[in-house]
Amino acid sequence: MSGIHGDKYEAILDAAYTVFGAKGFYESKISEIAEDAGVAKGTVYLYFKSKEQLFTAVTRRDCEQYLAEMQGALVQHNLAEGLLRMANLHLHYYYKRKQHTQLFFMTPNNNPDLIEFMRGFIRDYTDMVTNKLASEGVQQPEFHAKAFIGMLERMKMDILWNQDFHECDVDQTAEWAAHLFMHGCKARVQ
Amino acid sequence: MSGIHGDKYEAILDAAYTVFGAKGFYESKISEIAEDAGVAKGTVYLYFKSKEQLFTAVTRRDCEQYLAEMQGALVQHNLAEGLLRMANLHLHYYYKRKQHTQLFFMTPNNNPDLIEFMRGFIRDYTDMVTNKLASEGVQQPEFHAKAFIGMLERMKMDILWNQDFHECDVDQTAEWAAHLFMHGCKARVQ
Amino acid sequence: MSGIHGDKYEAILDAAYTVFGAKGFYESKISEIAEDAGVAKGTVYLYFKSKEQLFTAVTRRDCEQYLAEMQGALVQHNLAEGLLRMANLHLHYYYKRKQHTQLFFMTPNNNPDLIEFMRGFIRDYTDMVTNKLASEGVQQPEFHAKAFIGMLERMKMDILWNQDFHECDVDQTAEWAAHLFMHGCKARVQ
Amino acid sequence: MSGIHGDKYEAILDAAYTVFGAKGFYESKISEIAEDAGVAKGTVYLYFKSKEQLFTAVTRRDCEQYLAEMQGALVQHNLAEGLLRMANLHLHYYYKRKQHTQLFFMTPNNNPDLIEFMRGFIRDYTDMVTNKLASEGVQQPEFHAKAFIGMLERMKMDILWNQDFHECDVDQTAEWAAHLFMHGCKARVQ
DNA sequence: AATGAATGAGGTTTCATTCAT
DNA sequence: GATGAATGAAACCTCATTCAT
Repeated sequence: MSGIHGDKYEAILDAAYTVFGAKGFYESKISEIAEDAGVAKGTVYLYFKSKEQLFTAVTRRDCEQYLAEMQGALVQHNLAEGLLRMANLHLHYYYKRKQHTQLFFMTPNNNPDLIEFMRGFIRDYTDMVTNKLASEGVQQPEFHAKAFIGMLERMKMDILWNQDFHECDVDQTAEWAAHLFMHGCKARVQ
Repeated sequence: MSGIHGDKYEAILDAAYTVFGAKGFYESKISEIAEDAGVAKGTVYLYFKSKEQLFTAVTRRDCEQYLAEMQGALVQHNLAEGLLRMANLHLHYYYKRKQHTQLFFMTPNNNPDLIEFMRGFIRDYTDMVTNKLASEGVQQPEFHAKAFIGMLERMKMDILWNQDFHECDVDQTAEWAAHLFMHGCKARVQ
Repeated sequence: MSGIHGDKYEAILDAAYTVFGAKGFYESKISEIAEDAGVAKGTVYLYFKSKEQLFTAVTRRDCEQYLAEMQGALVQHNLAEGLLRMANLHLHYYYKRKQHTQLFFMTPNNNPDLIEFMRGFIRDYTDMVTNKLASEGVQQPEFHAKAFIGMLERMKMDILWNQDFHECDVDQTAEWAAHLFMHGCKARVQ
Repeated sequence: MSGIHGDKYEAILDAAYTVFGAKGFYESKISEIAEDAGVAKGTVYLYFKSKEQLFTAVTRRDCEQYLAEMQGALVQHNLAEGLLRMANLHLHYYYKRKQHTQLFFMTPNNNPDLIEFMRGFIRDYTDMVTNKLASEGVQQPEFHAKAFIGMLERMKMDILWNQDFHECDVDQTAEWAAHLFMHGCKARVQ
């Protein structure tokens, strides 16, 4: 036993992360997840009530881990430094998850639990950035938080889709994003 | 016959737009689309080879219409004005499509045609903005184009999700977005 | 008008002969037959009440033509000569119809009309041979007629299936079959 | 578990044999086979990948059983005795299968696996008889094997179609067939 | 007579979930 | 706890046939 849930719980969650991440919710089969986890199909249902609940659990684990890492990036730095660290973390996080694209796109709809959780995650993330911006005196901090996260999300797409987006490009992109957010594009016009 | 395809073609496309937009690809049933269009199930297959092809056709129509409208927003204006118009168009477009959220999220995966089309659309949109920025002397125009579109996409989310996001808020948001992109957030710090 | 039915009737029958012959009843589509005949789908139903009736008509035409040709082979010849002519006709007939294999195998079942017709055809063919044998003094003429036809049917299979069965082989086979039927296999044993 | 496959496997195969045999491939429904086997529809697909594969499995089992029985009929007998035993076995085999006529006629086409298997079966059967004839000094043994089998196949038709063909008639027919094959029809002419 | 758009019944197949062992 | 055989609902899609033009 490695935790309160037991090894199988983790194995199933890991397998679900892999399979859902590769194929999305609807094209993933419980049988494949079970096989990948090295357990029987029925065992999945001992730990998770349904396919949807399993998906939600996978998402939850990923998002919580993300927020925990992000938390550290923002404290005890000035605005410029904080934004740069945040951008780097955001982009590198998804760079490492290139194989799990579908986790962020092909989610089950009609599932109130998941929808609520995802909105909660987005709200929490936004709040975290909003608070940082507010504490640094930025006006309309919530709008600015959303705008910065939006920029980074679009950069994330490039990372997930372009095979030739390498780790060094990630650093460069993060730097540009933070700079643009701080000074606007006019700064670069002659 | 109102066009080259006939009334039924349009009726099915409209119904598919409604149903796919409300439930996403996987949770939508051809039978429901057919009923909504006022035709028999088999009729859908006279006009579209498969459920996936129908979804692609719906997406294509929406995206092409979008690009056509966007085209007009960018020409013959200076940078500030062009960005503001673009932001307004982007956000108002999706404000009008609040009921069709799922069209943008729950798409079928494993469908090469659709994936290719969507990437083409995103590329075309990005190019359109990139060219505008380049012609106005902005450095790294592609990066800046993506960043601006990313900001707007995040604002779009708020519009789609928040019931209390009203049309007047859209204008305000567009203005802020364009301003932030031009001058950065520092401009608002004391 | 080339006959009492008109050109389209013949065109449909010819197309049906081709398509049914190539794919069998169940895998053939009325739409394909119509296209092959150069008429609209609905036109097929002006001349034939149903797909099954069309198949029956195709079969009937082919069988009647066959019996008519066979009739001539048996009259005014002695037994040996008559059997040889018959064997030749039987095998060459199907040699010419190599492309229409499925007409003889993939027939619709559950169709009383067709079943009755086919049995009638087999009975007529058998009677024709039986009468010849009886008139030449062969005992148990019906059994012998069936046996000879059976031999030839098996040879027909080889013709339909083997790509390297050439026209000259047909003659040889017919000769052997007639000889075997007349004298038995012992005649060839040392 | 009564065998390597389990009871359900056999039950489904038996039910498929019954239903396919009565109605042919195309007119048989998986749901009917499942009901006949006393299992749910989905269970059929646990054991057989598709309807076609199930049909092939049924055919294979029947043919293999047939060849095994036939093997015994031909060994350790002189030619006359061997042919008589073979004719009896051939005809009695199908006499017992009167209810499964459609298994031999209404097979799925366009199925390479099945076509290959059937040709293999016919080849194996022919070879078996050919070898026997060759070992007894009959010239052109392959031709003669095919001819004899052809005769018997035609007799099989009578058995399958005529309700008033009784078991005693089968013996008589086998005897006549073997005699005809050995001595020809001339032996019966005055 | 000829057309072909429209219909809709119906069958194969999948797969999440259950439960007896 | 663990298994995996069994279930059966549900949906896509086909295609013979009809009928208004």
